Amino acid sequence: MRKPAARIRLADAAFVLFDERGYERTTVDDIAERAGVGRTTFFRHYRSKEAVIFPDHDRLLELIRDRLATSSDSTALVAVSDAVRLVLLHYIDEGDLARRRYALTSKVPALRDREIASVARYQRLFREFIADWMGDPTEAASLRAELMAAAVVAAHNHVLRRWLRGESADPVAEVDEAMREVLALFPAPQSPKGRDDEGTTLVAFRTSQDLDALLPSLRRLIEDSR
Amino acid sequence: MRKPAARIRLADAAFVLFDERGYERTTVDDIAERAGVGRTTFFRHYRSKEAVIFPDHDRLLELIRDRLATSSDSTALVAVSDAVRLVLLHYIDEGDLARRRYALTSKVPALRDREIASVARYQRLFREFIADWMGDPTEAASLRAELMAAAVVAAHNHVLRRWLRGESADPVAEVDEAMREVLALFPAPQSPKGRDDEGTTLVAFRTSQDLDALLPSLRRLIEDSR
DNA sequence: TTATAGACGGTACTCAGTACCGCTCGGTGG
DNA sequence: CCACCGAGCGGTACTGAGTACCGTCTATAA
Repeated sequence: MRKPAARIRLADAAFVLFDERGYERTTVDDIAERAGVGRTTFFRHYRSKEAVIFPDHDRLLELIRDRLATSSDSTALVAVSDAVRLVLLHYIDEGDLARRRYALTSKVPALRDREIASVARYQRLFREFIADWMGDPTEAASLRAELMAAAVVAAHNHVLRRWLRGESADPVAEVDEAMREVLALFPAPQSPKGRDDEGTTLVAFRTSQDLDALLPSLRRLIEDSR
Repeated sequence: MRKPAARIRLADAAFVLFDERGYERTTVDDIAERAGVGRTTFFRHYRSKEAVIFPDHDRLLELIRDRLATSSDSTALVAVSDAVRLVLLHYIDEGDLARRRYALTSKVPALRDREIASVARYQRLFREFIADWMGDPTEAASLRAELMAAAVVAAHNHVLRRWLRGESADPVAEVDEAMREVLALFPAPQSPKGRDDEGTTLVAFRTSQDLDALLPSLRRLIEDSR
């Protein structure tokens, strides 16, 4: 092991200084000096001042991509859930670091925007994957892929932020539950081939009536819509 | 009318130069010079180089906020749909300008990120409004508000981008249809008082099986979930 | 020992954004 | 007619992020 120490020292120095003086009032020179390296070295390790806070978004993107890539038609939704869980676990592994980053992104608009932009890249990945999986090139399917990806990412962020705020004891269970809820929102996987315009379509509703009391009108509806 | 000409001339100059040389290769000095004003004047009219592309996101935010504010409990979802339509109409009014902006944001990552950050602010507005409307402070409700807001915004963006790409002849009709689809995803407004945990709950699905073939499993599901 | 590649530090530059100052023009009241 | 005043503008100078380039040091291989 040669000396990847500089990279770590820079990140440490950055977080400490951001805590002490705030983000804007800390210059790259300050960080480099505190880490005991030159300014040039900072930019060798991190593309920008913001990047020192989000070191491995690219790696996370690859993680998602890889997990989604290894899935068949029938396991697509499982892959989505897995990928989401993977991302969550990544943050949990970071532990306190993730929480310090959250404290920063909550206060500094520039960092918040950067975080949001990163999330949008995850969402894009999911959207493309889901659209591809649905195979259906129609406008309706395209919209549904968009909605699904948005919901998946929103659910993840919701649980993640709860954990970051210390409001969740078992975030993995929560995200699994949230994903079930999200996927339940959307019509089932729909048989890949032989789309059935025949058959039976039900709409969702909730009623206090008994099922048997509903059956006649149900049959009438189905009959009418054929 | 005094002379708001400078502001417009600056925007025009910016778009022309961005088209000609690209965004990064155009400096604020270039824009100011072409508009025939000083560099200082540019920053008097626009907070940043990026802002010249997105002049009125703040106004749009106010537009949404206002529309949402003037709604009762029973018209909340209508207000959401209206607000979304308002935003879409704003872009449509811009016409060619919106399309030029789209061309830029498609090419320049920095501008794309900025756009995404703005959209996130809309989404936040919707999320807070929906959560407030639901009134329910439980975690499940909070998640549902998050999902709904994400879906609403995703639907809007989907239709907007279609129109920007020239793929939609009647974007207003499309966004109305998309909003109906989004709102249909989520359980009905739920009766304010006397929630019925009794009764019958159906989930939405589509199948090629006949209704009669499904009835046994349906009854079993209902029985199990009581 | 020499050669080479990689990591580093330093200098100098561009450009976005901020702070400040001083000018001019178009009223307005005396 | 004049003195005043505030708004809009241009210019200068500064900070700080990010880039380009160059010379140096060191470890490892030949």
